[in-house]
Amino acid sequence: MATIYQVAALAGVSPATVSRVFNGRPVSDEKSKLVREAASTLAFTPNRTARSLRKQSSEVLALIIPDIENPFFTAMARGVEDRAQAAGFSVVLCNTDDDPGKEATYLQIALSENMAGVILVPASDQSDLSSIIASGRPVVTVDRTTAFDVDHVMIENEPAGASVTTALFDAGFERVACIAGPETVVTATDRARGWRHVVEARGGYDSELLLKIANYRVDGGRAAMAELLAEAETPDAVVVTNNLMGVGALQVLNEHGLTPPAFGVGVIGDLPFTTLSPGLISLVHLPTRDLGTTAVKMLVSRIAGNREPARTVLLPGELAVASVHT
Amino acid sequence: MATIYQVAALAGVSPATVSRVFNGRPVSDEKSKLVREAASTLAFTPNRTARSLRKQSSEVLALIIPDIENPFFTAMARGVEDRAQAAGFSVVLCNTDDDPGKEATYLQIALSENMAGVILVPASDQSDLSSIIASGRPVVTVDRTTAFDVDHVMIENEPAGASVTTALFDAGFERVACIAGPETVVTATDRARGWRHVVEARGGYDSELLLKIANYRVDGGRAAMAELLAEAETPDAVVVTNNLMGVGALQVLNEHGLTPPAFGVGVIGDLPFTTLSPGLISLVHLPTRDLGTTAVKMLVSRIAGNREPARTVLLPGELAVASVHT
DNA sequence: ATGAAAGCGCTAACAA
DNA sequence: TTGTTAGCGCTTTCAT
Repeated sequence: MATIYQVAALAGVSPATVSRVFNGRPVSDEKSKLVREAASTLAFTPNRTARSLRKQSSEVLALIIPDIENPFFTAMARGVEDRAQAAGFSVVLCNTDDDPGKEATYLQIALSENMAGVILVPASDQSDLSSIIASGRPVVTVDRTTAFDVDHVMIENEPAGASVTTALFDAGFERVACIAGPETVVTATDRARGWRHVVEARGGYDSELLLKIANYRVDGGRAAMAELLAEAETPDAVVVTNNLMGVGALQVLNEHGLTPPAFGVGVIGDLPFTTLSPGLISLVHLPTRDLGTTAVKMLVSRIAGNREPARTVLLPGELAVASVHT
Repeated sequence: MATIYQVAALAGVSPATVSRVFNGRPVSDEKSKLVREAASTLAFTPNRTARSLRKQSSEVLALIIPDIENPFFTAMARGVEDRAQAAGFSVVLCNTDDDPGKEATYLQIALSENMAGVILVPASDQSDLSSIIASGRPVVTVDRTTAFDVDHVMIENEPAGASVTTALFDAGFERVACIAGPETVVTATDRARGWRHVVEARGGYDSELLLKIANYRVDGGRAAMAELLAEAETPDAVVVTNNLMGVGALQVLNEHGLTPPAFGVGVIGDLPFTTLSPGLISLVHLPTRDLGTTAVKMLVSRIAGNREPARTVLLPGELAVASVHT
């Protein structure tokens, strides 16, 4: 790899001038041309490590997510990637497995690599952001919140839970159950609250009897659905609060011969790779990609120096009665 | 962020000693203890940017893949992530969209960030690795090959295509079609070749009539399956050469009321989020995660100085007659 | 507009 | 074993 000095020597200018050319600072057309030619014959590219050491900041963003195999997060990552690239940043993808220890490690790495900023889906509401905040590096949390006062972009979870529940009652179902996520994740509890409010208004049964807490993964959805079907008074419909548990619930229903609309199913989140026979279910489409692009937008504004108080952006889900081919 | 000098001052030693402590080089127990205490009170973490500039190499690997939303690649990424982390490396995830231009950009960034090595799923067999090879940075290609002589880890694609085709004939199907991927991707053509050989041996029909080329995505699978069903002499079974096209094909079959085993379906690749009614299809399970871990293993050995000639590792697929709940 | 020179934080010769 | 020092490649004052 050629250095700025070699380019400078070949072009007959100083290293500072070469630097200026590559940073868009004023340089005479004549010298600028010389530098460009020299750079091109030497196949010069600025060394980002050196630049980042000198500037105390790199053109890299950390994206820290719980599960890279969950389509929800990959769609989000896709949004982050696209927008970041457009803004001139690369993205380091870090997988925490919902493990606070791994999360802490990655936050530490983000700091010691001088990364420009962090986009974080917190492993839990207990995630510790104190050191990254103390360092002054901008952080945006996505999809979940913590106790820390940072920018975040969220989905309107309670309305999502309420609207899909309402849709099921409107379709004639009478005992709408709910499979909710872990209690340490606000996203999960908010969606369940939306369901509960509607049940209390329209259900005429004790909502607690038809609420199951599961782990946000396919197996959690399977287990919870199986439990619901084993209840003394079974439900005739279910609201599932995330995509993966939705897959698990649909699998179990299919195994019992209960395909929608024989049994009502409402899922909050998209099911990108399903192969269901065309049956209708209620689905809340979540603007996952927008979650990512919005986060980058906010983060980049902070990197550029924005010092406003922490902002919250709420993105609405979109109710769709749909066949599962989405 | 504290520096090595501040730690040295507090501990009453030289910066070099601090560096030695953090790099496991011999230091007396006494000074070592002083340094550790000082480091801990200052919350010191070595600045990776500076280290990487000095060492001309960082503890970061580039993982360049065509589509972060494809479960095949995310499972692979998961393997890469896990193993890399265990070996002390972080992973930068780069999405190319099968675009050679984006791919070239990311390869360039990997170089100018002094990344320790690159794991690449080439966008096509025309991908240009010359500059990265010239730089001496190790590269491992995964799942696909290029014209360049580098380490690669592949799946045994032709046997995978052959075994799933054989399974369908053995199950009594007589006209087994194939939905293959783009001709610029060896993986796709190899799998199709496996299918063709078996058809020529056992089919008694012109294989070319039942071969469709598609784009490796869900919509490609849908389009190809629809074409096949519109043929004058329709097939009674199909081999689909990747997971996403498999999803598309199954969707179209379901829409036509042709669920397996009424129509034979063999898919090469796993279908992680399907919700099919329990029907039997033939599936070649691919060791996706192993693809990733193996690639890291090879790359790390190169980073450590291994100078053997380029190696090829072949991982076998595993035929499974399975319900789609995998 | 341009050049000289310092320094970002670290590691690795070299000396002691 | 330990300290001194140079320098990785770049950006950025400060002069000119």
